[in-house]
Amino acid sequence: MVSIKDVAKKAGVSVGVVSKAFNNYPDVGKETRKRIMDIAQELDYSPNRIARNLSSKKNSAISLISSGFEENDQKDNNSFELFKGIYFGSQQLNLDFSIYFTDSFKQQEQSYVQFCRERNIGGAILQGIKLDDPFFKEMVDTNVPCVLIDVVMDEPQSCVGSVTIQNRKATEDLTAYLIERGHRDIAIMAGTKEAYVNEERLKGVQDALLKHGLTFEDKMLFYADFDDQQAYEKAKTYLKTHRPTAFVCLSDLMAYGVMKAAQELGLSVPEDVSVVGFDNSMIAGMTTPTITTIAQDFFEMGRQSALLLNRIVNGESKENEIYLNYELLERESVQDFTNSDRKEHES
Amino acid sequence: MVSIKDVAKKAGVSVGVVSKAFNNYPDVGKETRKRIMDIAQELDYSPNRIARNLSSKKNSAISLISSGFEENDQKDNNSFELFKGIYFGSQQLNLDFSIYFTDSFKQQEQSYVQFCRERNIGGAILQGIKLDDPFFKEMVDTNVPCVLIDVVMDEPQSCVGSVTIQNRKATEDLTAYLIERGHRDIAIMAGTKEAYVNEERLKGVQDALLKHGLTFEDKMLFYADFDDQQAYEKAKTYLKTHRPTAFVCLSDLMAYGVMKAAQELGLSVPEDVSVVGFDNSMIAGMTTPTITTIAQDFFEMGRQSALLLNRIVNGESKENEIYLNYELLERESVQDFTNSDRKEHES
DNA sequence: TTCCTTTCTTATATGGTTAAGGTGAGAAAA
DNA sequence: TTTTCTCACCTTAACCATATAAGAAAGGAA
Repeated sequence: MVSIKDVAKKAGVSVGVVSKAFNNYPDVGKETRKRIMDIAQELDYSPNRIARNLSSKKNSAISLISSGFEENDQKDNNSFELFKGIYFGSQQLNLDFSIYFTDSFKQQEQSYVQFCRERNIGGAILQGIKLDDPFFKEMVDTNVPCVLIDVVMDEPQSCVGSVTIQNRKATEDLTAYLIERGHRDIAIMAGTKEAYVNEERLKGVQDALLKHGLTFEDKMLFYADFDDQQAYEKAKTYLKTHRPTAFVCLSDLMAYGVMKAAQELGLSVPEDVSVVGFDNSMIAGMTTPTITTIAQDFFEMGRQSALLLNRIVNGESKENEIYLNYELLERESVQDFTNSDRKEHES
Repeated sequence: MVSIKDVAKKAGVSVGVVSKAFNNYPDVGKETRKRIMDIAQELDYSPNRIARNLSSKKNSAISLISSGFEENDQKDNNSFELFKGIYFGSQQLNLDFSIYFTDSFKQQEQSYVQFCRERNIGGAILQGIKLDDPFFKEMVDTNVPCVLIDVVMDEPQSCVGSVTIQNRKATEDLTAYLIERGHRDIAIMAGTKEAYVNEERLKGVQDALLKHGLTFEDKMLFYADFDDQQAYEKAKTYLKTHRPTAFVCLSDLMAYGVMKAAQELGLSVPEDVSVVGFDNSMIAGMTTPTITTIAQDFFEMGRQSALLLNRIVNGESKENEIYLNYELLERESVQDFTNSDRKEHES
């Protein structure tokens, strides 16, 4: 492997000069600099970032620590969009981007600080951590800068940022959308209890129900781990004995599961039962019928988190919490019981 | 940041002993070792892998270099399964796993060796490289061990491995499956010309056509870049003036696009036109109708590639090319014109 | 002669590994 | 009993690929 030494030797200078040449130090002769650069090109040399980071104690990388990605909620391509966004943001900042994986179990064996130090991670974007994960608890005590995707801390921390949407408000809108269209008997298909977004989204549904004078009943709430199969099974069981007019699903994948259950029982969506999802995953536009959902921009979420992390690391961040916009995407999976009234109203 | 020095100081020994303790050297006293480990635990210390790799000149990581992942063919979750598999394999080997991204453009700016040296990559799994990518050309000359996903070299290289399925044979089976069911007028929706799998899969379709005495005509071949939208558009245009009985699509996503085009034109799938896909992406089981396709195990592909890379790096590899099994998954998107005959035959 | 620039070298640092050398205690040999 | 050997255990120093502060040499200007 060609190293800085080889370049130095060939250029007839010490390694220090080569290093300086690459770091734009002023005390390198113009001709020497050119010679060094030419030789570097010739030898196909470029400085080793790893050694560079080690030596300079700076860090020129955006790291994503993705937790629990082997679980079901990753069946969609949302994470991929997020990756892309972070990649794009890193490019903008001229930083390297790498992804590391962990899971709830591994987190018990190795602490967050250890994980970061082993890999020279000066700051990280964290995705997929649950509220009861060790990393989440440790984060506050350590001062490794980080940005949380879709999790917001109770108390703001100087070195912890968040990028998310107003999940609570979004499901409130979504539920209100159903209520405004005449739905009164609404079942809820929730995800994983330990997920922050699940908590928030659930609160939002309750907010809407209460605001419209409806009651929230536990027997209409199901947890399906953000998994289509589980949602399918729970919905099927429930639909055999009950007939809600709508299902609020806290992810599109679960919405798909619910629709499948309904359709297999001979129910039409949305005529017999309406279904709404969340995320605007790719599948939401591919099912029959297509799913009305909350669209969030995962790419932008990734990009923003890269930029925010960079600001936090450099101590430039003013606002550590970024809320992105979302949009209620009307598609085909909701029945409007007030259809005629509305049409009259519109005309 | 706590380093080996802090542990050494607190334990009252030199850094060398601490290092040796962590690397299971025999010349460390039993009591000293215990003391060091206790202190390490207390200080939340674990060795920095980066510095370790730098110093020992070994490498304890499996790296995935993913190219062109911002393009359309990543809309599905196949890559995710692959990631999971590599992660799993790395865990088995007790190695770290990280992903790096690049694209065709970036590859022109920085050579493969440079990319690897900058990141201390001793060996990499390469995904998504095209036949005309710079990295692909450079790989042969350099001796950085690597494993290619879904690409096989013309001439075997000692430090280049491959993990894939028999793509050519698979599409031959798939096409034969259609022909056996009475299809004669078969259109082909291909992906990206520069992709190795596209080449192979296309050859397989031709193989089947020729073997069954059918001719391969260019006007029935379309390239849609593995993208559903492009496939949709090209299929729609074609279907307005032609009526093939079947479409062989070289990916499920494109199959979805073709089905959508057909359905919008009032054609039923599979009654009016049959469609087959490739990959068994998640969506293939979610569409209406579900898509008959070639199922491949991306998780296993990832796992195997991690194991193979490890063998190549350690010089233990006997066979550098691994072909995984695939399966023709019969679902709902194909019409059997010989249905009645077959039924009689079966009974 | 002194001082200042410019341009280089040297030395030390990063966080570790590892070969080679040193120390002291107990055992074997003289 | 003294000397030598052995062995367990530790330290030292060089190394990985780089950064950077501090020092030094050469040349020109004041």
